[in-house]
Amino acid sequence: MGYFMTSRSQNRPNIRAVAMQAGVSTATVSRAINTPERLDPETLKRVLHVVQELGYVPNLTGRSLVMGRTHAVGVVVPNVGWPLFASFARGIEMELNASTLMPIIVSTDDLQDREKDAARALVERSVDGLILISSNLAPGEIERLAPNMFRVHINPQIDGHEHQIRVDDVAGGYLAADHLIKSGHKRIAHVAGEFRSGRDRAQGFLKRLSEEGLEPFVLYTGDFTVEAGEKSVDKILEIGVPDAIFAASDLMAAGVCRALNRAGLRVPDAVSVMGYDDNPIAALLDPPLTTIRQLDIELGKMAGKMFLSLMEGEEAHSEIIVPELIERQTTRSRLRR
Amino acid sequence: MGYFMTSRSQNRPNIRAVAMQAGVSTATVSRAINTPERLDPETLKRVLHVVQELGYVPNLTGRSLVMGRTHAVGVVVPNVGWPLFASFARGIEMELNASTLMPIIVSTDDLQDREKDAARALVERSVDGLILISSNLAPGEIERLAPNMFRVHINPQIDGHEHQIRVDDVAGGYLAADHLIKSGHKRIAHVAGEFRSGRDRAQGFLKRLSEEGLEPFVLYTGDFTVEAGEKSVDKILEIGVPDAIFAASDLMAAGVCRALNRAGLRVPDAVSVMGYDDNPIAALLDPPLTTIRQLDIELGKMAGKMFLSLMEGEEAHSEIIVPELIERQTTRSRLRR
DNA sequence: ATGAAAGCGCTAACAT
DNA sequence: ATGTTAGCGCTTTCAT
Repeated sequence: MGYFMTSRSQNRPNIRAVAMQAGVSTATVSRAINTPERLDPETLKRVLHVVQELGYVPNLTGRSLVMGRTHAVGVVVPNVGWPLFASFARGIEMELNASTLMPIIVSTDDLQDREKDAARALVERSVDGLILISSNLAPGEIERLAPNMFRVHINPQIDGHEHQIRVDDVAGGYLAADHLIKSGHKRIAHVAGEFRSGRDRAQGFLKRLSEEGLEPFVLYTGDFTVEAGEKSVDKILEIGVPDAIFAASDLMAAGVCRALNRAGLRVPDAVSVMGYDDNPIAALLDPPLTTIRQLDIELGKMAGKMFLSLMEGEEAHSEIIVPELIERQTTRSRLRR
Repeated sequence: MGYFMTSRSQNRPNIRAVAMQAGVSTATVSRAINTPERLDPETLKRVLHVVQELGYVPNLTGRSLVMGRTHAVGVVVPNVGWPLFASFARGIEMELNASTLMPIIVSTDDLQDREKDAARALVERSVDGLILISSNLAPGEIERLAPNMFRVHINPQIDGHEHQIRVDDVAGGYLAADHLIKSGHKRIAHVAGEFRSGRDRAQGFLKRLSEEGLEPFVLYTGDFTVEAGEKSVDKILEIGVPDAIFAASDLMAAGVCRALNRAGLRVPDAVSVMGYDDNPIAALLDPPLTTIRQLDIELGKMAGKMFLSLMEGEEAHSEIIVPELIERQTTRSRLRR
């Protein structure tokens, strides 16, 4: 690493400069900033005038050191670049905006080592706490890395964390199957996804089917991508043409639709299709995709809210988010009138 | 705001705890961390052992105070939740990962006041510098808010900033028109966008047309949304059916495609369509959208790189990014063989 | 090679 | 109502 200039930002006026200029002690300046009501109006006015004049901006680093708080909270996500996590981060930011807390977002690429590095870097910065989504770290591990820190976990891959928010993927899968069944579909294929979320969605799907005494038409497992959705259609059509296909992600559903179109099967006339996520693309597909909404921004807001309540001394608790159905135009009732 | 617990994170071992336990001075511990080569191997080993034992993690707040650097850089974007800015932020993060710098991302909702607040909050945190994209602040304003700070500006709405990166929207519009003209389209409509970027794209588009002696079929201005794209088609079809429609955003292009389909006009057989951005949805539309790519991640990386070089003392300079054509399946040659 | 001491910018007893 | 002073965790001269 090269040589870093550091001289430029050095000349910011500090509390002492203000104090001297105003002819008061630094304590008085501090009070003018933090507890103005405890100051003589005259002095206050004089101090604030100097603050203005010098363009004094308090240095939070100094304050943090004595207060033992940075008013920063680390947000650990797999990748801020991805829409889901971007929205999630934005939700946290919105919620925290009302407080004095500022989120610091770090991406891990879903790598355990990078996650450890991230946690460590945030601890070094003495953040007041951590919000982690889709973490791969075991509770003991994270406690070792960030001891005694306020933490909120969203959908950790490894169980046993307190202060959890879980998105109920089982309920989401169940909801999708329920919608298809209620609108008269019988032969329903599922393009499942990986990881816990994929498995949970499949589980909920199967549960609803079994309540009806139905078997899945086909179960195919993909990796959440468009290509996986396209490939799944090949497999499915080898068996026959189902009434409906439920894919565990909107991307896979997009692939499913595209492949069905190519095979000359119109959506939803020939086959109904459902996705999962309510990815921004869902509404833009033609026809717009019926899907299960994961309210990412809301999830972020909820996480922010839970973090705030933790700092205020609230007991550990968990919450569960139940996804909702967004009915658009890729599903269509098969009930005869 | 309620009462915040603060006792939890207080008991982190500090440099003095390590020093005492190892029977050395704090200076030695500091050296063990920062300049291990200047220590007696025996002492070093002993100190590091205690560091391990106690789980000592240096407190960057203290270090920042004495060093006058936080190794943090503020990133000011309109909204981290939007794909473009999320990718941009991710690009910065990737570039900065190799250094000791950590980005702190703040959203402003494109509001001047929020932007001032953001700048101020980041200055309070004593960030080493600022990266701003689509800023609405005048150079003097931002200099007043963040005096003597390293700054990189990307596409500011107000000109006159140093260390700029500009995305050449004129070239992008030119490129789109060029592609359509070279593939034999004559009657070309443009659905323009707002702001400087929208105007620039339109300008480039018109420039290429005029080189050919062509007039635009229609010029309609929308607000970058899907709905604007749909509405534009109504207006365009009032005049007639063009050979091609070039929309200033992929979202508008998606709306254009949808409306054309509804009107019974197949894309690209009846009408070619082009978008702009290479939004993730572009590849997923059916048919996949031909568009102009704004390499958002690359833009972020470039911004990070420029910031790093600034800190290393490099002179102020500007860069321009020229977008590239991504040819997919919504355009089709009208040249007879 | 290591330690003692000063100081980065700030706040909070404590004193007046 | 305001000032004095100590100290938050760390690095860095200056001694030794």
